[in-house]
Amino acid sequence: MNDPQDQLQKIVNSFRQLHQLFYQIRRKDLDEVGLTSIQFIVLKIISENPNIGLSELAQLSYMGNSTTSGVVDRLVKAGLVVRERCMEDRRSISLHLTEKGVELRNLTYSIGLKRLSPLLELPADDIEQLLTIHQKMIEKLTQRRETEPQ
Amino acid sequence: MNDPQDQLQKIVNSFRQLHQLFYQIRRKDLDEVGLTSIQFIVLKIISENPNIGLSELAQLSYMGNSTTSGVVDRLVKAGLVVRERCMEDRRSISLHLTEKGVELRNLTYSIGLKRLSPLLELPADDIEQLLTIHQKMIEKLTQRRETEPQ
DNA sequence: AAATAATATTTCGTGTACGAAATATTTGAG
DNA sequence: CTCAAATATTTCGTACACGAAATATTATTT
Repeated sequence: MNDPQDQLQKIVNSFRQLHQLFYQIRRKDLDEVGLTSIQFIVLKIISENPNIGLSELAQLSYMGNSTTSGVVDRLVKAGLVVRERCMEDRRSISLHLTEKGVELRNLTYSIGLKRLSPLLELPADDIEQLLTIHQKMIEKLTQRRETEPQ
Repeated sequence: MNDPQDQLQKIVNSFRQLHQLFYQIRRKDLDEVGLTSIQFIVLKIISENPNIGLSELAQLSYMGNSTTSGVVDRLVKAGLVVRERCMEDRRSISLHLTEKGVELRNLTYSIGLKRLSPLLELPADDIEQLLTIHQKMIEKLTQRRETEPQ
């Protein structure tokens, strides 16, 4: 009943449920302006890190490079982001928002997470503990991956 | 600095990072047997709920019906699951594992989450609190969605 | 300086993930 | 009994999400 496998399964399940819930709720907020959740995140990161490169953007958004390349592609097509080749290192690219991108970023800053605000009714202690435990989990999972590769 | 929007963003970010980490780690465990994370989950659910229908499976796996239909499709093509029309209600389907599906389920039961086991080094209290807080979050987010639709 | 390795990004193929529309069947209203 | 509403599933189009391979450029080796 209470074997380790079950415990892990519970944790995974809990994360999966919340992740899906977040995704669906955020989608509703952002559908009105024609953005996806990830596009919202990427817009935010680029706005806070002008002239960021693709690999760094991928790291900050926890996506692989190929995924990130596609997301940027759609943002460029939508006229929200400019992709330029870097002069110093012509392998790299340099990303920044267009006028329209800045506008949309400012517009969505306040409404992008509106429907998640019920979470703020939780005791501040709970939220703090949550973030702390998450951090511990990340450490446990990433330490092993560096010392015991493959 | 500490405005509500930032607090929410931190939470979302934390979940996103862990979800991506889980996904990547589980992928490595399961790649050896040719399963994806979701296929593993669906196999587990079907094995525990023989003759389950599609909608119910979708609910238990937190996916939409159309996504679930596709996942089942690939499991059927891989010869792990049987999809039959229900005799009582010919609109519904009834899912169960094949011999091969049962074998793979038993095989992956122990190895499917192996690389997540470092999480069990965390204090039992932390894990318990984590699950409790997650549960509170789910309640906060789903209550609103029932009373304030749209 | 030419071949080679390393780095940054894109492209490709497969598999989630969604909502909307299409299909099939059952249930309900008249 | 018939036609419309409801329910269950699939199909379609778009957008993540990954790794592997391809491409382009820079750095290193010899």
